[in-house]
Amino acid sequence: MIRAALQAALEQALATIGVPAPASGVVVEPGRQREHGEFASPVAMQAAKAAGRPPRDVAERLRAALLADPPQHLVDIDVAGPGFLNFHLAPSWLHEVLTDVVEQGERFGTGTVLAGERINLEFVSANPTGPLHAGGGRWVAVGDAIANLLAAQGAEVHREYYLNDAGSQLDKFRDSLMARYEGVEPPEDGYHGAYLVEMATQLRAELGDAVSPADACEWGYRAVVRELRTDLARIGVEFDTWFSERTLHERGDVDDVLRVLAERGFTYEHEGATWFRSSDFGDTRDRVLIRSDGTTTYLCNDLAYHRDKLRRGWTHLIDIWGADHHGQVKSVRGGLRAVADVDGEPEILLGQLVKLVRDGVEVKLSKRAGTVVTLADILDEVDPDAARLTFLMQSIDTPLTFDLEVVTAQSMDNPVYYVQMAHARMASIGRRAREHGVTRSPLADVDLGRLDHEREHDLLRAMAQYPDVVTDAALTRAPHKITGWVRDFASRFHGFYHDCRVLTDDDELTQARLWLGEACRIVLADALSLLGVHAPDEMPRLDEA
RNA sequence: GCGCUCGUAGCUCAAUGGAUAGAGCAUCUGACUACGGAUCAGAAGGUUGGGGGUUCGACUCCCUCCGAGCGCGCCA
Repeated sequence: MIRAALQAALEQALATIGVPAPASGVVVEPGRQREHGEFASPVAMQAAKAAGRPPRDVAERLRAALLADPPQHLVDIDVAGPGFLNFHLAPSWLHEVLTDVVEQGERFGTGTVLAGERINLEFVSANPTGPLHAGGGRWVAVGDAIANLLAAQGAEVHREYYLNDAGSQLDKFRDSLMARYEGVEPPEDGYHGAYLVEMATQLRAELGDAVSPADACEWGYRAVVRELRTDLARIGVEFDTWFSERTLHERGDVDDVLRVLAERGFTYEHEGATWFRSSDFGDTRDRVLIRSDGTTTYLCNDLAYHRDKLRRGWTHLIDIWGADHHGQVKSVRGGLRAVADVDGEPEILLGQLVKLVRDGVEVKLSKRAGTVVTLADILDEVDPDAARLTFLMQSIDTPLTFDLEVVTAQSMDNPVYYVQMAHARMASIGRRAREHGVTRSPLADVDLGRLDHEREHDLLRAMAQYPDVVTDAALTRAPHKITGWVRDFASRFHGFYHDCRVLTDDDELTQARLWLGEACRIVLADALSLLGVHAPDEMPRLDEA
């Protein structure tokens, strides 16, 4: 790509003038203002100190060296401001972008920076004690999109769901289900959601009037997991592995982790419990591994779980957690370092929580309270694409307000329709062309020089940036950057569509624009697929509603 | 009190350490006998919470103060 070519040429030019490249690397970035050229580099300012010369002087010498043997498409270089190098390119560089897109198709947005990595991505992992709540939908959408991004950079990615099918929460679930079964209120600290009432009725219908608590628990747990899978399928997410916590206990993995930690001197006894020296690993305090009643804590089991992921051959672990669990980061990472000798694992992404608003008031999302809004409730009201894009609109560092009025009742304002409409238009142009008996000539025969409208150049520039955006989004685990690109690209396309008619009497121009539209469609469809959002060829007509 | 994450336009949010901090919504003003108007163009809107520091250059990195959310259990 042209940016890499300019980068290489700059490195060569630095060598030619005998100035060392800055340690941080040679930066070439798209020009922000049009007068700054197509690309710009601040390298002369960075290298000025080492060169012992003023930045503008270094810049001038670089300019001369570059223009002596200019890379393809480069027509001129400005030295501007404190010492920026601004690269001016011939429009031919944009034609090459179009050709690349058409030739590479969906490979256009892919890269290889994560090639060879085997990444295990764990997300959602909500307790199997009830349906997924609406806020959990954020991690469904974010996790799946991050998985897509990592895979687009060449990583082997495994989507994993950790099922806490053992422990105290399941006991509470059992007791709450049995209470409903017997027609009484669940315990104070149990689950009070209405779904357990329905579930108890179903339980009686299927297993009769004399079900044991253990059987009820198993039956209920399986029903909940079935429902989780159904909800996830509705929003289009499938996990490669549903990992059962029970296997860790049954295989003795939990005991083994305790044995290793004790051997290495990371545990001690205190007040009848066994503690992990978490504070040796930067934690604010030590943590309990075995309670005085002999049961193991969530942390203890989680260490066995993460070690198991490593043993299964994943070279990099990523967990997505709600920010309310941030207090556990140090103990899990420290514990894994202690027991498995790996540093920096797992990479834990903390996401701010979702605030759900209905009728202008915040709805508290708690499975234990009665007032739970589930992901299924959301999907009853809004289509999965709208839900997904809403969840992928913002950085996970920001609390997200999911306003049901905005996403459902006023759904026409949802950006997903704006974006999908752009794709539908791209497809519709192709349909209209076929109806008129116009077919695209081979790209090699088309004069792309006819694409000289500023709208057309804007589209091609955005396409040129797309691979870099994908790489950046993958490395920073930030799918919202794709959403941002998609919205910007859709906007540019609507502008183009408004100002430039594709099907005209001018055959050459029509051909060039048909190919431009097709390239846009290819890239937009690819970006939407990274987000898990459909790219429809047509939309329901609003005016017929 | 301690810890983590944040603080950007009226609102919701963007911005690999780069030049004049950008979008959407809301407000105001324009453009349709259309390759789909779920569209487009324009205006207005800012001391990036305050103050120091590092740097040629800071919304971005460091320190400090103020404010917000979350966590600080032998729950998960």
